[in-house]
Amino acid sequence: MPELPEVETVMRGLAARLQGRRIVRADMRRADLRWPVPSGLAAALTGANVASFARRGKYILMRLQGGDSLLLHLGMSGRMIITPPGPAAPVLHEHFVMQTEDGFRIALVDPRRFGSLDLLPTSEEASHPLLAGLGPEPLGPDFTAAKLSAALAGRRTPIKAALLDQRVVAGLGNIYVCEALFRARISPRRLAASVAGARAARLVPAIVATLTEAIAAGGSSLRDYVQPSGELGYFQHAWKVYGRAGAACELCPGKPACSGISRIVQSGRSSFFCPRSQR
DNA sequence: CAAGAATCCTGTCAGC
DNA sequence: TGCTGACAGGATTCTT
Repeated sequence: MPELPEVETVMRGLAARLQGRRIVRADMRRADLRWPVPSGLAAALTGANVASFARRGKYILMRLQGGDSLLLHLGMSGRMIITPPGPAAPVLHEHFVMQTEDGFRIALVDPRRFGSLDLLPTSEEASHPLLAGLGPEPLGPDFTAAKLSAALAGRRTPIKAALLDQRVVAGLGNIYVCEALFRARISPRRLAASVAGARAARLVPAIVATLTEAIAAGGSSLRDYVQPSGELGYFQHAWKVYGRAGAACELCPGKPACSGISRIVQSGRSSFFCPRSQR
């Protein structure tokens, strides 16, 4: 579920609740997530003071005073739930729980257990195996048309698959790739290597705008990033193509030649696009 | 080497 | 109502 905008919103919500506070207890309920969670992780967090948060692609980093970082990935079905002090009803698939000194519970709920947790020295974040190979941050200064073209050069795979490759650019998932390609009027089937020049020059700002607007929607639709349910970072968004097969295409109003939004499958995943306006 | 398929796991939903 | 199969926003590992 969570792509860069959702992860960013979750991170901000966690920061609002945890930054500058002390974790008085931490419990690993299930350590068999995507990879086995290190056995000492909960003990290392217990009593720790939270210094700051950062995000890299779809990964969240929680930096502790004392020099360690918690690395968190939500996978497909991971959510963070914040509940205020008081009795808490049991929640299914609650694999990791932290409690702050002011009595709030912060829990990782992940039915499919594709998420991951790890603990590492803050000084070694950049060389961590899960982070070292990531491409540029799409909202950072290194994400330019020239650099994207260079990363795509020679790639004989569809642009859709290339943009899902976290080594090309970090943080995009199936939804935002579909939305950004629509915005840039580029077919998901187009050969990645052919996305250069004017197309790359359209694609970069299309990705930036798509992600920026989604983050803004998340922050504005949730009060302090927390829904009434306590859930962080998930928000309704008006997708233009994702999940809208058969719907009218906004780029071709009144054009009889436009048959609307199509759904195709590429490398086992759904792609939604307008075959008329996306080339 | 690169590209696509298979894989981990559970929940949900459409169709019968 | 209950069963079955397809599918889900991720990312690694295996095959070709």
